[in-house]
Amino acid sequence: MDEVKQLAKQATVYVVPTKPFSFEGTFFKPSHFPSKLVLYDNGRLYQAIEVGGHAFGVEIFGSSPNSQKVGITIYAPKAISDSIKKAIEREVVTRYDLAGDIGGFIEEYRGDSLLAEPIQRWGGMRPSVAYSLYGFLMVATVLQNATVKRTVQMMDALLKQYGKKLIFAGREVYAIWSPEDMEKVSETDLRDLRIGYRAKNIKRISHSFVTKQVSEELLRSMRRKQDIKEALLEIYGVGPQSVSYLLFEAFHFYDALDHLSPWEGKIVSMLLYGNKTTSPKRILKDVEKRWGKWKMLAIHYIFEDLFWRRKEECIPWLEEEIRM
DNA sequence: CATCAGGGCCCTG
DNA sequence: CAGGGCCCTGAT
Repeated sequence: MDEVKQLAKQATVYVVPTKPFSFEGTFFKPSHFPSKLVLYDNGRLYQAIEVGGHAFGVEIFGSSPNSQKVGITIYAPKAISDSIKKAIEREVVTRYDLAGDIGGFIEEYRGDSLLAEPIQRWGGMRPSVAYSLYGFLMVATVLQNATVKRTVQMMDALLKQYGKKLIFAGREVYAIWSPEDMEKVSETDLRDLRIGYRAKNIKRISHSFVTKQVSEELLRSMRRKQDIKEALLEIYGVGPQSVSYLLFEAFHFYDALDHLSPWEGKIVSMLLYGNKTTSPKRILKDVEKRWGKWKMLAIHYIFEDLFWRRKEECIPWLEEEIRM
């Protein structure tokens, strides 16, 4: 519990993302739930990445204000091999969609009344997720049926007990436990962390990873959105809400929007129609017509821009929908 | 103090 | 396919 590891700098690699690209838009998501798994500080992102059963510290930065290169500094207890470096680089490229092709979207909608400003500020932003599939599902599990505050509390309790604290570059972030670690933990012990019925889901999801019934590798190799969706829905404790986040953020389907949760529905409704009451069904139809194959990316640009603005100015109707 | 719904999902009818 | 129940907490 509260296993701590001090890591030292071992290597820096660089990748060149496809254009157009926005570093901050891609690596910092104001709308994402805050956790000790990721730290964005002074234009740099700190997180753990697990490769070959080991957790490495990773620091990601834009190499210079105008260069489009992304630097990845890797921290570890001892020197690392080229294959580890490659694997971590690949993981960053995949999780942050650095090889994605969104040029068509920017071209087509830079004049769109709702997208012009977000594109001006964030043009080149990618849908991205800091976590592995397993990590994402753990987060999604504590997000269920809870307010953000309680979610943070549950995640902190879990990380304190089962996570690995990594110290590198003068910062601290946690690496999530592995599915195998969770196999050794009893449901009762988990429940003692006050996470309620979610204990069962965590156990079952972990087990399906250990038995290879679920494999991130395999899912990533699938081409069709529908196939991935069906495979994800088979996982116990994973429903339409988590899957729709995953299809967009982790699997980068820019049109992955056929489901709107009530709280998101209200926010999108307000942005599109100036009221909170338009039905999700109507919204989905209009969004399809307006942005077609880019519809979820469009919503993401508008959404992140809104959350970013929230830091600058007070948006009362939004505060009502975000219960911290 | 009691009641209730929450940034879902499963299960039942 | 609609709706109750789930753990626990903070808001009322």
